[in-house]
Amino acid sequence: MRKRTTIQDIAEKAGYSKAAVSFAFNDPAKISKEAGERIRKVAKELGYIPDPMARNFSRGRHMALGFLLPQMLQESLRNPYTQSVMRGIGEVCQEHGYMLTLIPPIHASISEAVKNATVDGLITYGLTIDGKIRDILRMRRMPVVSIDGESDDEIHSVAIDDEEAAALQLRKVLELGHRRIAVISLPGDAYEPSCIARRRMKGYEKALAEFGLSSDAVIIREAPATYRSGREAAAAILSESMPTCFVTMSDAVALGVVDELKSRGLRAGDDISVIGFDGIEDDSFQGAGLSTIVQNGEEKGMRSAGILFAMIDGSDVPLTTLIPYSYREGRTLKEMKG
Amino acid sequence: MRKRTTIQDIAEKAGYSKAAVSFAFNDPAKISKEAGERIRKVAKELGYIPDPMARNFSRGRHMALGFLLPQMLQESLRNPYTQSVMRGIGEVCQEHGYMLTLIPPIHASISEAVKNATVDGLITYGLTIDGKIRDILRMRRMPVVSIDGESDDEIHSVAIDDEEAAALQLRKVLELGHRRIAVISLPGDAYEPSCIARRRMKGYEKALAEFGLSSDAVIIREAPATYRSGREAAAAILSESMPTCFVTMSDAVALGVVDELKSRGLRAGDDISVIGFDGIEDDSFQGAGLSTIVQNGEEKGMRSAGILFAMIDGSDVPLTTLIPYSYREGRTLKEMKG
DNA sequence: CTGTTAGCGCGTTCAA
DNA sequence: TTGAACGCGCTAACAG
Repeated sequence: MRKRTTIQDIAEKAGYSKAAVSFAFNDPAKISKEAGERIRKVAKELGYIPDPMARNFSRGRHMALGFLLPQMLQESLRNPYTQSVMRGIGEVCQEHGYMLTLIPPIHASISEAVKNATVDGLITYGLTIDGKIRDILRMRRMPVVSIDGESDDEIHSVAIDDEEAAALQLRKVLELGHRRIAVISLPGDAYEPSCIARRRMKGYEKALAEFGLSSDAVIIREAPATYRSGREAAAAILSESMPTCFVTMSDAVALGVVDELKSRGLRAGDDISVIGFDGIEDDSFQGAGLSTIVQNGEEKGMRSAGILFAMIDGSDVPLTTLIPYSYREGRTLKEMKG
Repeated sequence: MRKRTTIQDIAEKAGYSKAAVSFAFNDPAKISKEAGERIRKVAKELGYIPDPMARNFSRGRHMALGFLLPQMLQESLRNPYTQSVMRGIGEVCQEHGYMLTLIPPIHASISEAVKNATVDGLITYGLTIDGKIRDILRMRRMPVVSIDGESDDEIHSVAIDDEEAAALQLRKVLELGHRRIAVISLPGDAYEPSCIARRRMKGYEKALAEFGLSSDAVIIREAPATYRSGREAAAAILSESMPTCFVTMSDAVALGVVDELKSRGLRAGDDISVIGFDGIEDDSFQGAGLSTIVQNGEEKGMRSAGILFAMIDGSDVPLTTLIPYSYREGRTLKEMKG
């Protein structure tokens, strides 16, 4: 079996130099029309396509952005909100003719993955960037944008004002008269956006204070941002007490709560209120009519990618970007009865 | 600002050759323990990490598999079944220490994307590989696995036996006495797995024949594999006739149908039956209790990736791989009433 | 203006 | 343990 056809082969067959062949593909204006045509004709005959890796190597560009996944790929791809973020990133990548590379931990090591990633920039989501990873990023001079990460004086971040958004969320609940409230927070381990949970808890405390309540007034429980753990958390809470409202930090969890209530003959909204967070757009979820705090995942993705391209470009970009959020009224949060 | 630290810098500072430095990282056994330690120490001091692209270039490997997306990334990432396929691919990639690169069309051109993809192999899903793309793949000697593609004497494929699976699906419906049947098929345009639709239609005809019916007995309508178009298709069909059962080619569509029925005060299963196809596992869908034909998307992804790695390895692999499927009983397909 | 030469980018790997 | 070739295309500098 013959080796791949290279630029050299074309140059020889066409009777020109390698440079001429390169120009024929990249900058036809630099050679005569005649030469360009002859070279492209020969290239077509011999089935020559410039090797993309060699090309990228000499240009010093990868033509790909990386999306760094803290968890196993299988887990990350189950979260609808993560998916919306990915769509946003993907959209901007497409505009720039870039690919989007998903980077899972290599041998369970994120830093190993970051060492080997062949991308021009990285976007991380809900990931604590520790010192080791930081060092690697610095050594590789790799631009990074962190979505929903801790505020930081070195790493660019895109997020909403989680504290204020959470305060708004709880305020809606308190305004409707709810006082027996169960909060389902996010887990605090290193692979989850623990900081988010903390920022939001501060917002809850703020809202509680406004109503003259202390944080002891609410039951708090942690659960990963999935439908299943939402159900489990609701079941656990209901076995011990009977709140009038569930406040969750993700729609996936809220949907789990709604279904858990349903399985017990309780209607979300009418019997017990539920409020979510994220504003998942997926059509099939709309049936639930979830009341929630909306943050646009696609926009987060798009802004992050935009910032990354600017950084790759060498532009200066503000360190922190805040995205708007809002309350979306649904059918699962209603005035407390009796 | 200094340039990136290179292998050369380390070699000089450590007083060894580039080769020695390379060995220190990749094959420490080839040099003395002493040399290895010294070199690694210097490397750490200077903050040296072998450049992954240069490394891949000289090794002739990309350490990434590509997932070729026929549609805009935003669309592809909305389909739950596509997501499950991606998860399967991702899992195998992780085992091999590979990244997974999503490849959208460049400037709306798939062939352009295939030309430039920096990956060791490609997986396509529901994509017709035309002659132009074929040529590029051949020129680049790029291994490919097509999921749900047409059977082909050149391109490896992974799929279920769609004809038989569809026959099974319709048989279930016919056995329960349904005779006024509406089929919602998949669109036949080039970006969709048109061939699937055709293969399955053959299966339907087969099942109909077994019951002494001709294909005129069913209403047929095409709709893309999304929740929204499922609703629309159901609405359109119901405005003209009143079938006793909807047979769909995807669960997303079936869920749309179920909700459209609900919005008209009809209960799926009790009033009108609905059967899906795919067997989406997403927890939040389970509430629907959809009767459906299950095909394991993750397994499709895993098998495809496995085959691709074997091909990259130079192994011989059978051209066609069939995955099992089965009927899953739910609450939306019931015996036809009086 | 057209086309060529030569060197670069950075690690890997074989022969010595 | 190392020198030197290699992979492949790009591009600055230069000659006709």
